[in-house]
Amino acid sequence: MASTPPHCSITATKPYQSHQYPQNQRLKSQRNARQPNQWTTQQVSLPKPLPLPSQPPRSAPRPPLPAPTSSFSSLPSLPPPKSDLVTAFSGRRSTRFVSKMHLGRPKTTVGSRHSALAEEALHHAVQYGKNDLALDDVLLSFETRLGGSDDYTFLLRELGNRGECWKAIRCFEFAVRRERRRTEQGKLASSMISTLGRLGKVELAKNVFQTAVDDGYGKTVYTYSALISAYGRSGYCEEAIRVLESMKDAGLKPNLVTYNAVIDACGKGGVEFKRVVEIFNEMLRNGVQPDRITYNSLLAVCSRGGLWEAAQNLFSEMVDRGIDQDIYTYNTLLDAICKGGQMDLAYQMMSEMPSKNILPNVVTYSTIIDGYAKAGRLEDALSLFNEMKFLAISLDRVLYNTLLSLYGKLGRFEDALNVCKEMESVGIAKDVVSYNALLGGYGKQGKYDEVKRMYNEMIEEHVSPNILTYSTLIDLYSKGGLYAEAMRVFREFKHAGLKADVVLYSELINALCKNGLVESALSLLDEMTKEGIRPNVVTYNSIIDAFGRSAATECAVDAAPGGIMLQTGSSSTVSERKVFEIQVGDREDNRFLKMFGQLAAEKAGYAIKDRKVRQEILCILGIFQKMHELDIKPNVVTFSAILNACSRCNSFDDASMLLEELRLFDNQVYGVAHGLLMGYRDNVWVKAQSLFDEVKQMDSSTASAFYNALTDMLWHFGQKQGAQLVVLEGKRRNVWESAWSDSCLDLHLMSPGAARAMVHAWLLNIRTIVFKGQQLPNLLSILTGWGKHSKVVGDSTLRRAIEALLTSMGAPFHIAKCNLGRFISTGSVAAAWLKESGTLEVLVLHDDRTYPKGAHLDQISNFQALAL
DNA sequence: GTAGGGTTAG
Repeated sequence: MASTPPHCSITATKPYQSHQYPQNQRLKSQRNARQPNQWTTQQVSLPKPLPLPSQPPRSAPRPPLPAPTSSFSSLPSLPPPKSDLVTAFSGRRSTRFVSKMHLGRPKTTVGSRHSALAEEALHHAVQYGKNDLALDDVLLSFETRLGGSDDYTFLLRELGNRGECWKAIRCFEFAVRRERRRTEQGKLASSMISTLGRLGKVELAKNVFQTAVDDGYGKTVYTYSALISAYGRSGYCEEAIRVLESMKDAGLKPNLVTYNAVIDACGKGGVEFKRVVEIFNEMLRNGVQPDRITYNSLLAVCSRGGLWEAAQNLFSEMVDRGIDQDIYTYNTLLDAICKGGQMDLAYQMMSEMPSKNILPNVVTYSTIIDGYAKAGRLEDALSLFNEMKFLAISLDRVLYNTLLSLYGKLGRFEDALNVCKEMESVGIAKDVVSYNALLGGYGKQGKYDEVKRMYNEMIEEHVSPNILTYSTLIDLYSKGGLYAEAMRVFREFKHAGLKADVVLYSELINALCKNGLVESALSLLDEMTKEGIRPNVVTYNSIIDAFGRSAATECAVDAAPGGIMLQTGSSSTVSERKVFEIQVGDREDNRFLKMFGQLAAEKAGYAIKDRKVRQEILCILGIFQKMHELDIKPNVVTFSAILNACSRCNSFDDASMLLEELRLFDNQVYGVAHGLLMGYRDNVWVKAQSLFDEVKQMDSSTASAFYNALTDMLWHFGQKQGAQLVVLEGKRRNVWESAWSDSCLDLHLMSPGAARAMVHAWLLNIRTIVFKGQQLPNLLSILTGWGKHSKVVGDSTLRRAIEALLTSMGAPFHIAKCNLGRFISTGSVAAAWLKESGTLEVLVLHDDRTYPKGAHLDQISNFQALAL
């Protein structure tokens, strides 16, 4: 193909970055665990002086643009100026790749050319082949009567489908021995490899392949393709790609099936879309025309990353190329769109399917229902489920599990139990996914007795817990503060011989961080990297969030070699470390258990609270630098975590310096935050608007977390007018989905800073009503809720903050008798207060930092324009 | 050689 092929359009409109550590790499690094790698060597533990001035300039604010002589001037290259907030957050949330194996879908032998005798031999092999010898007897007794390799292929495939792996291998070896023709031996080898691949026995598959190559019958496109597929199913995408290369080295030409298998492997293994497109381009260069399955597999790559726009491009490219779509195409495309958070678009696409003569099936519905559930649109999810029932589409295991998860999220346990009953009645036993969903649901509602009951039932039913079960349990117990339970689960997890992964580590790290044990969290981070598990953005976000929360004594960050260290005032950490390094064997158990033991013992876990609190948010700079080195892209949660850390810090200079330094990484995001903090609103408001536009594309909880963090930070540092502008902007964009009417202000989704700024704006608005001579409603209410959105159930920080604010203003609101989270006033009393001469002065907010054009009247007209 | 479900950060 000399001319530019149409495939050029396959470019992700947004770069997808995967921070995951595919299993093959993980295994590889396990294998090389003794060799120092970039990870472990960078995790230095020698304290070095702070690279930042310990006494930041306290006088004049810095100019808007950072000086080139910053501590990061040695950065090899700066990240692109465009922020990646949306990219990083619109995609799939899961960062766990390989726990879900793509195994067990049996290859049908319908249409196989086997003889009737092969079926008989199969039954004998299943029934009588109890051991090697007995199986050999069966095979020998059929040897003369069985046809060629077709019969043996059938036999070993079917044995594989029945999970009789060793019998399949024995049968294969038997067949190869009696077969003289190389091509036939090759056929046997490729079906054996494919069968083992389906069973997830990838090492065995590789052995079969190697033997076949060594013995001279394995060098075929089919065996190579089968091996690629086997690697793919188990998530070993790098290996799959390597096999493709070695195949070319061996002088074989990959065909359509080979390329499709490689692309499929890439999708399952989480290879970046861009890289898969390169393979696709290579395929085209080699004159191999893609087919429907190629595109379906490419769509699956997009779906994994939530690249819904790229998926749409692929879809139209299929149409352009005259390649028909099928139900797989639609379901995979829909999955990509759902994972990209575009639920309305997904629903619309699904509605268009019948006109293309492709009817939505149970997979389509479970995809969209789950998409709605993940987007928090639980009612939409349920109504789609009803639609599906109405259409008499029968439910399967996955849909039942989707429902269980949905009802669990809603706390509708009766419905969940009914689903369980229905599953039982139709003969679908609960599997590990069902139990995990139930455990998670009960756990989120704090029903720990039910959690225990479910777990016991699971064990009694011989459903083995997997890493997700343990993850779920550890997380829910940690969140509930039941650290002793979390420890017990962790012990069981170790006992089960499972290897911790990035999610499990991140949960543990988060639990430590939430309790201020940032040192322990960092040492776990160190631990996991030594284990060859790559932290991801979630891990780092937890750690960033810990700063300012903790009471660690002293923190030193070494940005140059990339290490993050905390130097503690006490020597205990140092000696602790030494002890652990000696006990290499059970080091990790001890660590986890010790840390969690600390939490369990102290319950609330403020282990080191009386130590001198120092401003440690500058450590974040080091973390950020580290993330940059590791190519882990910060996202909007990182941003929110940093701002929240700033809000916990009492030094304006430290906060402004941090934000200013961070502008070197992302000038848009941190430029806005820094500018607003400094009061340079005129300079940054346009940039802020485009940032807000980006945030608007995210789901509501992400967006509100962003606005909450930003306003909190501004409020905390006295930039109250700025905070109010941001909050009104958020209100204008419906970020909080809360009520703002003349009679009621609902603050329950807001942070204390945002809520306070909002109260001012709302009261000013009510005041204009009064001054226009209009009647106020009889009753005015301000709702703060019960801290439902707070991580701490029943936390009433917001209520207390609002109470204090109203009191300080002298506002005539009081707590409603029946609802502690509601402040009320009659309209007439409020109106009288608003008319008082001093009230306006109390309501109008001022910035602590100078704002060149600041004026009360400006502000009033501003907020009126925004609020009304 | 192709699709959907379970977990972590705010």
